[in-house]
Amino acid sequence: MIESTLVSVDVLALRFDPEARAVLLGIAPRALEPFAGELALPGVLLGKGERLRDAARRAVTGKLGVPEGAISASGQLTTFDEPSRDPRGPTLSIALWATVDATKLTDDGPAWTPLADVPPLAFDHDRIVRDCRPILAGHLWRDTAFTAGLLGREFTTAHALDVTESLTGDRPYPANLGRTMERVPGLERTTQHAAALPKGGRPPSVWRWTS
Amino acid sequence: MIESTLVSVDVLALRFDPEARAVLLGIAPRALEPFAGELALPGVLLGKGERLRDAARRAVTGKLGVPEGAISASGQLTTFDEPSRDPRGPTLSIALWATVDATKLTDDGPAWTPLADVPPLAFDHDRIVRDCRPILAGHLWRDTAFTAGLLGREFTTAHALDVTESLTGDRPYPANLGRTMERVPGLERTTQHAAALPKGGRPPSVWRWTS
DNA sequence: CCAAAAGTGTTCACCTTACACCCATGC
DNA sequence: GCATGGGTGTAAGGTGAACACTTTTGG
Repeated sequence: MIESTLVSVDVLALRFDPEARAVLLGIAPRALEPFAGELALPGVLLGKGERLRDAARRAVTGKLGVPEGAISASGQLTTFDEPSRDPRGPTLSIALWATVDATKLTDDGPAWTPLADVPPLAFDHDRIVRDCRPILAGHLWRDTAFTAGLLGREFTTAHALDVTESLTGDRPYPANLGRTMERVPGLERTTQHAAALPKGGRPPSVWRWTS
Repeated sequence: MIESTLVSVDVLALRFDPEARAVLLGIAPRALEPFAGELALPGVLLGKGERLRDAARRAVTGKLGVPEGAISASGQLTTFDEPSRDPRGPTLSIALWATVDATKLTDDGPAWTPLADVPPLAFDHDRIVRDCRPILAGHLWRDTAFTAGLLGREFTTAHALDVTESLTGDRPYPANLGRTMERVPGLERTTQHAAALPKGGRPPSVWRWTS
């Protein structure tokens, strides 16, 4: 019989920080060898019979110290299978995304780094982040769970602009993004307007999911 | 330490049959329990340190009896993680596609069934096929390895029409498909024309990859 | 009033879909 | 000639990007 490969689940834990006006990626220094002390994506070995989502939750709560209830959604990205990606031996890595609700975070949190500017990471995690960014960008506005997980039940056009810029790398015109959002099923522009930014400017519309 | 899950690789082996004018899916009766005798996708357990592509080759050659050299390309689809999908115990299934060059097939081959009309399969393989069909359709014309693997180095507009219909479920207008193909990088319309079909009709253009 | 930032309206380019019509073959 | 089926041309509708101009805020 063939000996089986180990499977790890590595998570791109994302949260939107309205202060920083950017999507942040959760990373944590590794506690153990290899790469002890170096920054890495939160990851765990998949347990027997464990679902990928559950392993992702376990990674995010365990390695990032995020409370269970703060994880708002998760989903699959791709699988990385280079046999040499882990010096301990061949390990498959299944990448998932998970969105974290910032309002439910405890303060002693881990390192959150702008997705657009991630420091060098352990293993092949740089590559994972690089390969997965376009996939994440493709989920925006198309995958409701992902979008709502990042932006929350209610958000402003300004937030949407910041999230889009973080994921795709460039900032759309507010006018065009508004029209894009009007075509997103389950999303509607409310009649409310948020407070303007400290620097002034017209207060943005508030958007809400209809579910 | 956590006991690891088993990983299997299940393959959607595809080939285009110009006679049948359809994309065919390779399936084979299972030799062993569970589901012995029932039809299933070719699949193997992933060996330690084995790459997904290599496991896919192994599944296609071993379970379908397709010669090694007939596999023209392969790639990743998605992962299925229901713990109950295999009665022997929790097994992860990573689905891959592989394209098979029909000209290199030995005749004693396995069952090839039209992708548009697959009989009931063992395990959750019906679901795998159902979930993966749209992903395959999305690869057409966008993923060169996939498209060239299916259609070969040289093919006619008529073949392209048949393949598109098999994958997406409806047949495009020849005119529009021709214009789509002209925009595919690395693909060009030659000045040649193939022989017409037995029933007559205008002979279609021949297309060729420029690489 | 000025700067900042979102919203409205409009235009242009492009892509997709659809179809009428033309052409090349087998019978 | 007739049926078959791909190719050419062309027009309508939708999508996206770009931008001038307006509106609403802070200072």
